[in-house]
Amino acid sequence: MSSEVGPGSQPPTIYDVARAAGVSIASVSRVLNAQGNPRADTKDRVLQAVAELGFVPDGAARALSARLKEVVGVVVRRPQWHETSMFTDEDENLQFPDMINRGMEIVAQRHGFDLLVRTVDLEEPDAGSRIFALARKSDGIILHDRVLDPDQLDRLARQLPVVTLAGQATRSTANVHGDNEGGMRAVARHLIADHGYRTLAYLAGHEGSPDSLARGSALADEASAAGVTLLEGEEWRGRYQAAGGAAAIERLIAAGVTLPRAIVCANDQSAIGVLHALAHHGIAVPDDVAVTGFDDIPVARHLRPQLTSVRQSIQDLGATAFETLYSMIGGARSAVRGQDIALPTQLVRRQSCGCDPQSAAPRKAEEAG
Amino acid sequence: MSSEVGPGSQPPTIYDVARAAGVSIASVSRVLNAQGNPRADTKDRVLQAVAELGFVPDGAARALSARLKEVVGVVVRRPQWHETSMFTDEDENLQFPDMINRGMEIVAQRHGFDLLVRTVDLEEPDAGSRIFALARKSDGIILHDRVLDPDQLDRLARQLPVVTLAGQATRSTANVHGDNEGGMRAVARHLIADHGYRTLAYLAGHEGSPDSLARGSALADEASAAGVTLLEGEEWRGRYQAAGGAAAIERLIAAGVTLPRAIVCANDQSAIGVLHALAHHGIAVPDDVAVTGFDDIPVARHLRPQLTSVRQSIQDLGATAFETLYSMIGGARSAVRGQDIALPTQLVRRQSCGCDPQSAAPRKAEEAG
DNA sequence: GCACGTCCGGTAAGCGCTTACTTGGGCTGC
DNA sequence: GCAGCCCAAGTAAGCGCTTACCGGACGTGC
Repeated sequence: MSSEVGPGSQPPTIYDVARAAGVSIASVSRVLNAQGNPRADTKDRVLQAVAELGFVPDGAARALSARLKEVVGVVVRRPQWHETSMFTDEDENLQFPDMINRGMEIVAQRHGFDLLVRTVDLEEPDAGSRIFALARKSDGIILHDRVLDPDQLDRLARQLPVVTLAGQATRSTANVHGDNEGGMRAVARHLIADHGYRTLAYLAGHEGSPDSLARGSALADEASAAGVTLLEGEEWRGRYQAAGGAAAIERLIAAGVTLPRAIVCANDQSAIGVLHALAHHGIAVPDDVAVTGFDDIPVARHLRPQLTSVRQSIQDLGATAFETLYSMIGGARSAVRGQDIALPTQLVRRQSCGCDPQSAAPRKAEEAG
Repeated sequence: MSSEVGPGSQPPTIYDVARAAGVSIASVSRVLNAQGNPRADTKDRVLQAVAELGFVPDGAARALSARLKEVVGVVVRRPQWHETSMFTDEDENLQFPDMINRGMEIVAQRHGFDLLVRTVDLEEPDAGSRIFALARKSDGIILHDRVLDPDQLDRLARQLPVVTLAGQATRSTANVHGDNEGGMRAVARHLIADHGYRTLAYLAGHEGSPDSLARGSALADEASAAGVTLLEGEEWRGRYQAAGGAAAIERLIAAGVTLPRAIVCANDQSAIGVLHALAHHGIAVPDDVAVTGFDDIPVARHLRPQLTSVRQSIQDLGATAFETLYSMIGGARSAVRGQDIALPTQLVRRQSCGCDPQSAAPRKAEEAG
């Protein structure tokens, strides 16, 4: 059977091209990489042979020889499964990291790089070694939201460039994050000054998350500056997830706690959970309790009421992380190493804070009802 | 400065390990890959050296030598930007492919593989060549929803194993998709037999999408079998996107078309757009017009009303695609090549079809109002 | 005690590229 | 007209692994 189907014909190598063009493999390589000054006719013959054979250089060989894989590893933290709930199988938090990755990918593409994406379960014992394995397939690593302890991070950074997202810069790594403080202060001022709310609560994210901490302390600052009551603490923790947010509210209500006038959530996902739990108990948002999120993920505007949130250009986060890593790979390491890069954020007023659906104008609390 | 920071210390090679353990590089390789029967003490010394140096083999070198990269390329179609609308920046369709990828990744991980994910814009001129470049960095390729024309697909499949999602199997490629026909027949029967609706419309997906076609014809079959009116055609096309679904409804209303009793959407994303457009015109769902989706993406249950849809185990789609590709890479190519694999689907009754919010029990149309 | 079989582990040949070094043909300049 | 240059193109080394092959140490059977 000559009409062979499927991978039986190995892809052509540079030797095949050289033979077809009647030149040496070095010439082929030079033409393809625009090195030296190949004579016009040499160049033509090579290019024609390449086109005829459909030659594309093998990535592994190229990587080994050129010491550049044109691949960056991306490590995303996989949320652990929680108690069975209506959110169980929804892959919480999926959207946010994925949009960041999208941003990276768009920029990476411009530099001819690809992304090797791996999710790790923090509970899993050898998460660290799996990240190191990824590293050996890549030219650099981008770590989402704290997936490695400081020791291992340092060991990793000693071997190749590392950029973290929503972490903190170290001597050997750069970090990229949204302007948490600015965004949260805007939320706080809006709720306090524009709407006149006097009791707030902060529904925190993961324990120890730098983002959650920064957002929380900015809110606390504004609240105390305005003499407003702020509820927070272990019982106010949503872990960035809808199920977590809903569970927290359920527990609080079950405990008979009087809810504050506004609940400020560490991110949109947990705000979604809060909205559900409140709706479940017949508590009106924003009339009884206002709710705000953070991140402005796409679904935020599809909720009822539409969620007031803080927009970070999520894709920019990814794009900036990649660009930073790229410059480190390029060699200008010391220039950006240790840098902490904050990207601007912007308050997006919708309905859940109490603003008017149409004009998004604030309504003072006392005007309502 | 001895306290060197950052990538200055190259990662250790197998030579370093061999030297430290006092053996040859071949022995190191054998221990690491469990080849031959190394003597216990040889093995111990190697393993200790590996641990001390933190050695992990370089991916490129391993790939070149072993002819296995342990990487599979995944190509996702990037939605083109549409007219400015409230959906413009929301990265339509992002969730669905991403969940499929997640399914792949979980299985890939068990085999030590990683995913190299690349999105392509179909408009872009060299989409094909970019996919071929990806191919040379991978051991096999998984193509989402028709990103390559048949000629190129064939050429690609000649070089390495290829699996498509929601496409169609060819002599040289396998295909994985949800059971569109079964799912859609269930929707149709539910709307017609349980709810008693007599006029339906089918809001199609991309032109030529095998999924959209299969769903449409299953619906048409059931409709004609029941003697029910089915509206479809160019003006009923949502292109799988919220913006597309909303725009279609807007155009139909503007044209003064009388809406059917139920709109069956080719996927959930476009159903979201339809819900928005209907709400915008004060048309009640499901009381005036019922709406159904397909895919059962996570947000489907967060909508008001909650969206009735057809669940496919999205992650299974990805997992199955990977397993299929993996067996092709393994060598048992001819076994699965050309196979078309359909995964089960299941109707999920929620509110948007007219079922009762609590019990999800169908209410006959005449009972409403 | 010698021939042979077994089994570890070392040596070296690639895998398919990039690139430093070398060769040689055609110019220039005196 | 010949030495000296310049530059295109070929030769070969090497990237860090895997593995075929081979050599040597030991054990067995007669």
